[in-house]
Amino acid sequence: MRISAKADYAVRAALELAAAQDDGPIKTEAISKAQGVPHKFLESILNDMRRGGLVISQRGGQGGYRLAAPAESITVADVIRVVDGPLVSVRGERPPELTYTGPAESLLPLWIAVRANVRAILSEVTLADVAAADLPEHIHRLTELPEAWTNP
Amino acid sequence: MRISAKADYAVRAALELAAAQDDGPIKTEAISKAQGVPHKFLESILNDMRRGGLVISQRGGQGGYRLAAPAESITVADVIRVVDGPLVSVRGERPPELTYTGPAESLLPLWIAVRANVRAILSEVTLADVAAADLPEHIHRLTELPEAWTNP
DNA sequence: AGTATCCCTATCGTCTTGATAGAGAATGTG
DNA sequence: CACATTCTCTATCAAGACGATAGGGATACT
Repeated sequence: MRISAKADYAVRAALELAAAQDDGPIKTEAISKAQGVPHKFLESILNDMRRGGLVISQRGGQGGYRLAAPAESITVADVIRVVDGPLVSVRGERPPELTYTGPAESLLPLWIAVRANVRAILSEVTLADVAAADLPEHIHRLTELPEAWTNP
Repeated sequence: MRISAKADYAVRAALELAAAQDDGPIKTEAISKAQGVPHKFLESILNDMRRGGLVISQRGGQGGYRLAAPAESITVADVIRVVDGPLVSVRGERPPELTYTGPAESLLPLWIAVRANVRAILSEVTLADVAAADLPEHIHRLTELPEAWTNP
């Protein structure tokens, strides 16, 4: 299960915008430096977010980007979907599009369960939550078990 | 969050082997036909699983592959890790290897929570569970909400 | 007018997925 | 023993996605 560089960069850029919500537009270059993301790559990501209606752009001096809605109303899942398509995909398809036969028949409900558990995190957390370092309680609890931080 | 074709195919092949655990070795060709997986691609996947100690191969007539351990003791996560590396990765790295700064600092605990929730499914379900279409109760419950089956 | 910034297109290298081919090693059967 | 079968390994090829870089065009502020 891989989260793409594009998704990671997009969320980080969105968080920078969330943190500066009331300070006017932020330049690509400023986000790129703050988060260590390749400048031109970030530019195309912000463009995707603009086309997806997540951010608003402003050209010219004092231009840049700002969120199109309050950070409290945008979830991390919203950002990932705009730049990467479906939140969870198997072989490039969404789980409901898959068909399995024989002993693999119950693989479909398994992927559905995985997706439900991923949604339970990413669709419940907003940009404001992350930017304020204040995750919802039931999610914060998942990070408190030491084994959550270790690789198997 | 993408599950690769390789991982999907590997689990399906492992399920075919689980279902025929006591019938002697199964040929690549038989699995390929039963699951509709490209023959030569499957060959390299089974090879990865052999090198990972998950299956045992047998050459010659009446040869093929069989599981190296009881299906009850192999989880879906075991299979995915052998063919694809870490269960969850961000930009190709495991979450604990990542460092975030500024308003993105709480992104790390968020990815950790996602990984914990994915593990809670894939490390808890064995090949025997899926092959018998009998998922553990707490996982089966996730698939019973109708909204788990719909795309947003 | 001039400068800053977004916007668009093109290009490049790598990885993934998938197909195909061929030679070598091991095993069971006649 | 000879042979057919099947895994094993290597190699190549091609389309597509992913990650990243470069240059020039359009727009808006000063």
